[in-house]
Amino acid sequence: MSSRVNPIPGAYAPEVPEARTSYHHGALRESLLDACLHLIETEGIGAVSLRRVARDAGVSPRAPYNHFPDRASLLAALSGRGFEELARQLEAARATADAPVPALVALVRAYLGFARARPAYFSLMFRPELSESPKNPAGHNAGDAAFGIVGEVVQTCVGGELIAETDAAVLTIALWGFGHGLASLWADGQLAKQAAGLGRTADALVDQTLALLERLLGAGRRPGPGR
Amino acid sequence: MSSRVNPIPGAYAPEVPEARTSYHHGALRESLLDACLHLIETEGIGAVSLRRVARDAGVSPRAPYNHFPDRASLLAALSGRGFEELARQLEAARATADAPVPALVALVRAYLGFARARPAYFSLMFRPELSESPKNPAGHNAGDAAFGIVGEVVQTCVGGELIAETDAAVLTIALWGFGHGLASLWADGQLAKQAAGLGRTADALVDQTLALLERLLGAGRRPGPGR
DNA sequence: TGTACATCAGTGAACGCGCGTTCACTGATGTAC
DNA sequence: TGTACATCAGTGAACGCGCGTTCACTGATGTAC
Repeated sequence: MSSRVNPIPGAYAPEVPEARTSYHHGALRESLLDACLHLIETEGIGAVSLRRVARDAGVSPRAPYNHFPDRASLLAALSGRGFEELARQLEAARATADAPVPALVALVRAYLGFARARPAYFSLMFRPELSESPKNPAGHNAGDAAFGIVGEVVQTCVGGELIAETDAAVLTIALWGFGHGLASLWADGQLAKQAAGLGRTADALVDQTLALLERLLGAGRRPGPGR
Repeated sequence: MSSRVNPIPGAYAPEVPEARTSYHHGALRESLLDACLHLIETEGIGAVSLRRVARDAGVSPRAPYNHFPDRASLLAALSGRGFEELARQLEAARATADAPVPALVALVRAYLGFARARPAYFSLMFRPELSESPKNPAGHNAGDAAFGIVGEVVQTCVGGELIAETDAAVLTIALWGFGHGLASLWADGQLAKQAAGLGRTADALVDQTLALLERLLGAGRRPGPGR
């Protein structure tokens, strides 16, 4: 019932040093990950150091080493958490749609929504130094799971002849690329910049671009079962 | 005629300290930019420090300050060079195509080619801390120029009723997003990773995805002049 | 053609800083008997 | 229910390091007369 309890999922409640009454923190691992995410959100990845994260979590510089072997492991764990969150949101989007083709659009929309709502996660997750490192198999698996959801829905569309495309792998990559590109440009502020030059807002452009995608996928419906 | 002369444009010839005979370097600014690009290519942006770049260019730690006020300015200048290079390649792609719609595909192809051939530039150019900073108006202008080329070709297609889409701004953003996403995933190694799971190579997938784009744009041709 | 002098483009030492990580230690907690 | 002891999860000082940047200086080059 404390006023410090924050019901918004994933929101960061900054650590107030006095708030800790016991010598043991209790949930330091999670607090460190939260503090790290918050730090990336507010000051960028460049500001992330183990010492700084520890300081923000209200703990001594040595404390994080009880939970992470080194700095890279902290970032890898956070990236893994991001992929899990993304996979959850994609799964929810798929569950909400009532047919495969709308589900495809809903997936792209969810992907964009994730990048918009959690740019810190998004920018962290696709860092090559993290995604290429063998340090976090959990993160790799979560990433593959997220990608797999898109692949499955595409497969359903292609297999059920609901769209004109016949190569599921190519369509999966195309959709992923499309969503990822918009998401990156949006998260990095590029979209807002060019939108201003076009006399639009970034949000409106994204909406209209998704509508275009919807039309393209809808227009691709095959005429009949016997080709 | 020295064997150290390297005719490949943009290729990096590592500085050999003994090679400098005069006290003055002669082209230190360019050498620093080259060394920085090379460093990003081989060790990532994390490895870039002013001291390291100076060392790689065979010069004292103080020397770069004669050409750049600080570290951020060096990176901003390099990013600007990257955007100029990208704009040149887009311009060349447009000039090669013999009609507006093929030119659109050629632009996306060139964008992807740039990201593939120069991942260091690509990853640097879209860093938010650079693109949002007012430090390098030249870089901003070059970026706008690159984006403008795509916008112009789209405008020609839409204005000439060569494709089904009627909203040039939306199509421009959609194409840019598509190309940018594929390019990012390719440059970051994500594409290769997922391609392996699909039993393909990243290169083949990109080619096939571009073919899909070509089909989509071609299929969008409007039936006649009077609608 | 010389010469004085300003300016350019380097050197090398030094500053203070925050970093990742390690050391030795300690308070709190869990468990066997 | 007590008690001895192991283990867990912290503290705080210290290490060596590379960094960005500044200082005072110097060799090379350009220019006015």
